[in-house]
Amino acid sequence: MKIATYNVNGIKARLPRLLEWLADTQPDIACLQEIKTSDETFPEADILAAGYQAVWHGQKGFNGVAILSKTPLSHIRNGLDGEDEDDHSRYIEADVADSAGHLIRIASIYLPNGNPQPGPKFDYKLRWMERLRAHAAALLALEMPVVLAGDYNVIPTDSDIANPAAMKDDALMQPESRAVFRRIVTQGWTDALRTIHPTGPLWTFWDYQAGAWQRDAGFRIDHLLLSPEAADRLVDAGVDKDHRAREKASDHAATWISLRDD
DNA sequence: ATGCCTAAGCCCCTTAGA
Repeated sequence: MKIATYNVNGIKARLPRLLEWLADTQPDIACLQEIKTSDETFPEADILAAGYQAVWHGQKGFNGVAILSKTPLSHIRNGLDGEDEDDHSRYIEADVADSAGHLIRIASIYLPNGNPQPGPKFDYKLRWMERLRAHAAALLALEMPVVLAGDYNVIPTDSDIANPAAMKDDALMQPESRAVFRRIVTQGWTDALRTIHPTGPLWTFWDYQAGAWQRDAGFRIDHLLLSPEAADRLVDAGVDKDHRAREKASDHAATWISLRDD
């Protein structure tokens, strides 16, 4: 089965492009971020017409996450524990059944950007990452296939960006951000994209500005982390770059994995 | 040192993004 993550940068502005991508690439599950819509205005009818069920956790104007699936979804939770006053919609989790009827746990994650740093937005990013780390540990203890997919807003290493010097002060590649990401991964998660493509350029985001796409000046911030039970079934992974080149594209490309049937 | 683009709401400017 194919599981993708796609920061759409506005589901209303991106709807034709999103529907085209779903039809072209046929993911079984699609985790979306930055849907930038309230719960009431989520375009459920269009998603259903495209053959997908959905659960979503929206917010007016910015943030917002969703999970689409060709088969029924069982909604588990919105949000992470640990900060009651946090009203950003950045986390949703659901179960889906694979072809053998076994459950797979899926999370769609929109981790805070954290710029500018230092400052309160960066502090919020690090706190949010700690909350994710705590929840990820609990998910590992389930000993089931789990896929934590989304826009992590973390460039894990200097090999994950075309021009590290240009971004050296950016929240996406600070040592503190990288350290928490690494602490999450070393709990026992597998970074699916780097497992299939260990070296070389592997970008999932190209800025709209300064001709970044044309210069291929991108970086890798969209990640799929797999529990051991999911990693055992990993057969392929990639980035849907061609859709990034089209008119009215998101600044992110969809990033996907393929899992063997259980 | 700054803006470079884009989306959305506060809607013709501002906020947020990365």
